[in-house]
Amino acid sequence: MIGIKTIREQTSLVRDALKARNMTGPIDEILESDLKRRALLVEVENGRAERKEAGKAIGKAKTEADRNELIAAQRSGADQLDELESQLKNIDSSLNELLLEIPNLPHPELPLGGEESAEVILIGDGMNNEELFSTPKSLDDFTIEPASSIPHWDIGRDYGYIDFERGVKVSGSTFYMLRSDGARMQRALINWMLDLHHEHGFEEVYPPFVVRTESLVGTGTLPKFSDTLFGIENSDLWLIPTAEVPITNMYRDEILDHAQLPIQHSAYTACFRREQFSAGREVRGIKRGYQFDKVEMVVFTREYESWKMLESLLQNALDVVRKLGLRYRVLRLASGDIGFSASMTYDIEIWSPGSGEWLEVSSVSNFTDFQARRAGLRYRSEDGSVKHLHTLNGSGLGIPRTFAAILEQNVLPDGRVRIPTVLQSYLGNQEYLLPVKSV
RNA sequence: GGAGAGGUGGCCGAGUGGUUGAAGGCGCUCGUCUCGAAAACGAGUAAGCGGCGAAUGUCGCUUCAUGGGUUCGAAUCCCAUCCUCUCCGCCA
Repeated sequence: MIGIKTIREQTSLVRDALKARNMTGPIDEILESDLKRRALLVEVENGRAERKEAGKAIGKAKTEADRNELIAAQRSGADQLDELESQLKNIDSSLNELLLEIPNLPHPELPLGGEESAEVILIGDGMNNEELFSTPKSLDDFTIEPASSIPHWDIGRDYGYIDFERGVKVSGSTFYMLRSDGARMQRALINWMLDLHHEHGFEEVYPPFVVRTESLVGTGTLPKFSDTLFGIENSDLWLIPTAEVPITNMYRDEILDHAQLPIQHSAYTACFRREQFSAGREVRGIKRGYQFDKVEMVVFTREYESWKMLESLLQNALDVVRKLGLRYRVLRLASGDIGFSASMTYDIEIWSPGSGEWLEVSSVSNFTDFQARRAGLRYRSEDGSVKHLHTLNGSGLGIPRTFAAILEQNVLPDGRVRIPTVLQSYLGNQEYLLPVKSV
């Protein structure tokens, strides 16, 4: 959340931020509640101070008669205080609910607008032919190429790497099963990515795939986006939509020391999202599903180094794409398109020649202190003061779309798929994924 | 799943209704001592919110797992929830 002090003291900044997101928020209501709350708080505090004094006097009373007299005198004050305290509690919780609805402030340098206003800042093809645009290009500057290869869902089905029908039979629409070299390839991708991040200095974590409500509030997913989550009946537990949730909450309510920072974690998890997508083109193949695998990076930093970390996190994610030899581009999202908790986001998209579209495989964001406020992530700074951390995360990468692009880019006419060099040692030094026809 | 014990400051740990934000110890910081260090000694050492102030500040309130309740007053009594530990049962 953003601090009440920011809303109180820099109201116009907050209003502008909402406008940039093309949203409205209950700012007036918040300011009004805040004013009321503080007035009430002063009354309550005075009442409590009186009660405290009276309590001391009662404790010291010499005779039973004195004591009873003092208690009688205190009784009416206690009733009044009760009433004020319950009013305060109500206003506190409603103010808190309102604050949880306010998104993070987008970075002022973001392009204004929605999805269509994203800027293309980089485009490349594997380790070669990378082009960095010193002046970002608009999406309109590029024409979408038509599909130029067999789509991965056909490759997967025809050569036995992906069994869609059996996945649907067992678990329903959008679920699939990977088989043989398809399943082995996914495992290789996960292992290789984790190893690469390890080389980049990330500490690997294996978190729970199920979290409590408070953890989802911490990252900003709840209370607003409950309809995109899978909740577990008869419990306070939810399936995680991303490893970001358990990892970001690791240090909840702790005060870290500045010398520990930055902390960089990587993790593999399955991710579960109940997204509302229309059947057909959108969900064709393994581009979108209720369950997908992802390797995620999460970073905790001091506030003065988070923007620098955003760039290095982007480079780490790009390293994965480059080493796999994929064609990719990097977008800087516009103010109206970044996520609720983010202040700035880069998307890495890879080219899917089979479906003729760019697929997002990584979203790299700086959340500034927004999640840290919600989750109580703090550190003791060099000068001894306690400050909120900044959190960042980025996928490194989403597995199914990466796999899909590899299938489409590397498939041979006989159904074999050339394995990117970096992955071969993870697959027993095989050079090709080998089709299975007996399905 | 059954039986029991327990959750107090960065850590250990006292405290069973009234000057307890909380004894004592450890750790940490500063000082004395020392050529320096150790030891010893002395002092300090929570966070959140709010009032006042231009400000170093200062005053107040809250917090003893969490949420309710009893009471003039709760770390202390009652209820619920969460978590930890021990024993038994079950189990990949």
